[in-house]
Amino acid sequence: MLRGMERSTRQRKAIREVMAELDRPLSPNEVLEAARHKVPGMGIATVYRTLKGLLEEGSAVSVELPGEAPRYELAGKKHHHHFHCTLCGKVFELEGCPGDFSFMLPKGFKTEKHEVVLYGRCLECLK
Amino acid sequence: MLRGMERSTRQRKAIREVMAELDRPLSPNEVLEAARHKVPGMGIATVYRTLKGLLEEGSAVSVELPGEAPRYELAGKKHHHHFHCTLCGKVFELEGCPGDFSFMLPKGFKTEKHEVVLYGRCLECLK
DNA sequence: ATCATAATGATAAATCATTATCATATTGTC
DNA sequence: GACAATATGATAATGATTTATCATTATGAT
Repeated sequence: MLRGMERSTRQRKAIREVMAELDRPLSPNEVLEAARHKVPGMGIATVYRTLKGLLEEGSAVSVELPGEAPRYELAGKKHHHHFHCTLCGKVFELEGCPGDFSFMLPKGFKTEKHEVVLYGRCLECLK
Repeated sequence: MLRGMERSTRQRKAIREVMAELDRPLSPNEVLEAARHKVPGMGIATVYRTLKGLLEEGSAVSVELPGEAPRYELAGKKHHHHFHCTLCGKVFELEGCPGDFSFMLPKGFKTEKHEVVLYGRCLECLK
């Protein structure tokens, strides 16, 4: 049985809201900055504690990109990949997937999953 | 003008050999372990220093995978991606590439490059 | 409103990969 | 072979991220 976090605090509500509203993988600092608009004075420790709780509950997942510290997004999304803007550093969700990478597999290897990351400029950064 | 490392030492020779022989991206510790078979007593600092020198020379490149510290491979290979064995942790080079990911791009975004990582079991680990 | 206790914020501590330091050893030039 | 200078190995220091600590505050059940 999932225990979950026991109390509903302003901080936790703000963090969940921010993750739902921005709808892209966020670093702990991005979460903090956005959540402070709702709860000024929030501390980074609360962000780390809450993210850890959300992961344990299963309501968030971590998103690891090459050479980057983990970001976090709400769980329950369908299979997808990510876009990393090389200018602003934000990460966005992508739809679609080439699906079959088996033609790249050496003989005798078996594949379980894959990751695709696209890099470039996001809409905002191209304006 | 590339300066390069000034002296040819047993350690540097061993590190270059190991990278050429194993022909897959290696972590500094993997380099150390393999190179110690050729030069017992080699220290990890020498591995880091030599890898840094190889990068500056342009004769090695770093390979970043999600959630992992950088690995290093010799430069000059053509466009390729990597396979990460979930059992032994070794990373292998893959041939081939789906090539076109533009169908995944949101409107208004521009892509510059991409990374693909396959995860699964390598030949050795399936035996 | 009271109260037990979980949660918070500030910050110290832990982690882990990488780099700097420095005494000693090695290289390669003469 | 001698010598100046670079390289090495051991390890301390660093930097970045994450976790632990603890006094104080807020939650929610009564």
